[in-house]
Amino acid sequence: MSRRRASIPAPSVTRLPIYHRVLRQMASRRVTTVSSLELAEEAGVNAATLRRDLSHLGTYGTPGTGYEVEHLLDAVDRALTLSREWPIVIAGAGDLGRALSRSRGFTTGGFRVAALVDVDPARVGTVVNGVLVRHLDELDEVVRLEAIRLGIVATPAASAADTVTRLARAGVRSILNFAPAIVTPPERIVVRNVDLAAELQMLAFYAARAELDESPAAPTSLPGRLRSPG
Amino acid sequence: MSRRRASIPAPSVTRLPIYHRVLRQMASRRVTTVSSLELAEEAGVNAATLRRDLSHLGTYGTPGTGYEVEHLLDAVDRALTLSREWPIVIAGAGDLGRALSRSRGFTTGGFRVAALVDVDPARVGTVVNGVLVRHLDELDEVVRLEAIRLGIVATPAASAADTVTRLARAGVRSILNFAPAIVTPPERIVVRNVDLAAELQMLAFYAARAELDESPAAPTSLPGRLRSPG
DNA sequence: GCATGTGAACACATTCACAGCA
DNA sequence: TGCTGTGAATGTGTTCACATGC
Repeated sequence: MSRRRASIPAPSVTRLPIYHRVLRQMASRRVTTVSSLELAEEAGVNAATLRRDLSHLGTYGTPGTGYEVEHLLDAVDRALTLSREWPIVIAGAGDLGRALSRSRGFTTGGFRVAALVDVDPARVGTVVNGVLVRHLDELDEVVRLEAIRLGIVATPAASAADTVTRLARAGVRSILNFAPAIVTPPERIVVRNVDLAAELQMLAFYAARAELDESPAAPTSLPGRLRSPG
Repeated sequence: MSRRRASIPAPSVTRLPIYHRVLRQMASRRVTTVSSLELAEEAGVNAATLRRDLSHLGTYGTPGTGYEVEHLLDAVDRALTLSREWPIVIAGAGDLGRALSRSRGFTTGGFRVAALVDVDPARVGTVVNGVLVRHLDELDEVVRLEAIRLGIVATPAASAADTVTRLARAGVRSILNFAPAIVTPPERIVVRNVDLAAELQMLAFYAARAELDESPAAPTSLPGRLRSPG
């Protein structure tokens, strides 16, 4: 059994979590088998795209029948490495950081808020959802101790770049950045930006277009998963 | 002066907010002129891509010189229709909904939280950041009264689909969905999903890859603006 | 017969490279 | 000379369509 070499295309990776969710729901509904057509419909993607995506994980389908839900769910789970524990550090214990800490989004997979850091003395020492807020200076120690590889930046924009640098230096490999700042990540660090202002601006663009323009042209799919009917 | 017909490609639209931000910073630094190379560097994109993106807005550059910052900023502002008022409704006044209400992300452009709705009697009637939380049943009225076209879904996953339908029916055209659910939007409605669980799963994928695989292959850019060094 | 997995065609976005203009 | 704007080339993801195998 050899490690899969061919890297999975990025757009495909962004869809895997969707399939994972749909499959989980199907499994909980005791659905045993599903065709690429059904699965694609539920996930809101083209059936060929779905089959191509799954083919990157290996061969899990049965011609003439479809996919075994449990089996496929396992495969996606393994591809995303969700079976292992994923401790996370959240930098920034403001409104957003605290809201994220309490979020349900972590329950799926082995995600767990293992650490919260901030620089504000008023926040350091407080406890959010059972996690002690530490000072940013303790970052290295905490990350090493807990073997943290995933980080979330929920700081003000001005601190974002520095925070990303510190996280990377501490050993964090992938970062979800909620701060409205353009961050140029260090070598080999993957940063994904979730930018409320940018999202709203895009939505405004399309809303404005919908208003003054009754023509279609609304794109079916957009980078980052914008959805609109075909 | 005719309305621009050619629709701007979706990937280009996702980058406009980035340019907008960089240009704003430059303007505040009293920079008057900028070349595509400098601007592209700051925004983290290829210079040719930047020029192509800007060419969709019209002709704003001067060969041999570059772009006038203020002038270009205006152009991007106009393209994104940020000069007008954009009242927003947030559905769901839980931790996340309240955190978003207080967020700084709205300050850019004419975004303003005009309404907050929820179904929980314990939340309805409370005031968040100066905005009264109303019951979901009042949605139609509020949206019509305030001429709201933008909505944010911050409800539990189970309610997301229904909430999107209601928002659309009330007159909202573009929706930012924070609920971890796959939403198939109604005709002509644009939905953009911000899915914490999905984002973490993707990040886990790349973090795992970085660990067991010292080879490069980390993608330079990913849909939805994942960033990693070239 | 029926659905997978995939070669091949297609559709785009990105990037190069340069003509043209300040 | 320097930089824009854009044809053309490239690279990549999506989709079609079907050979293959259950």
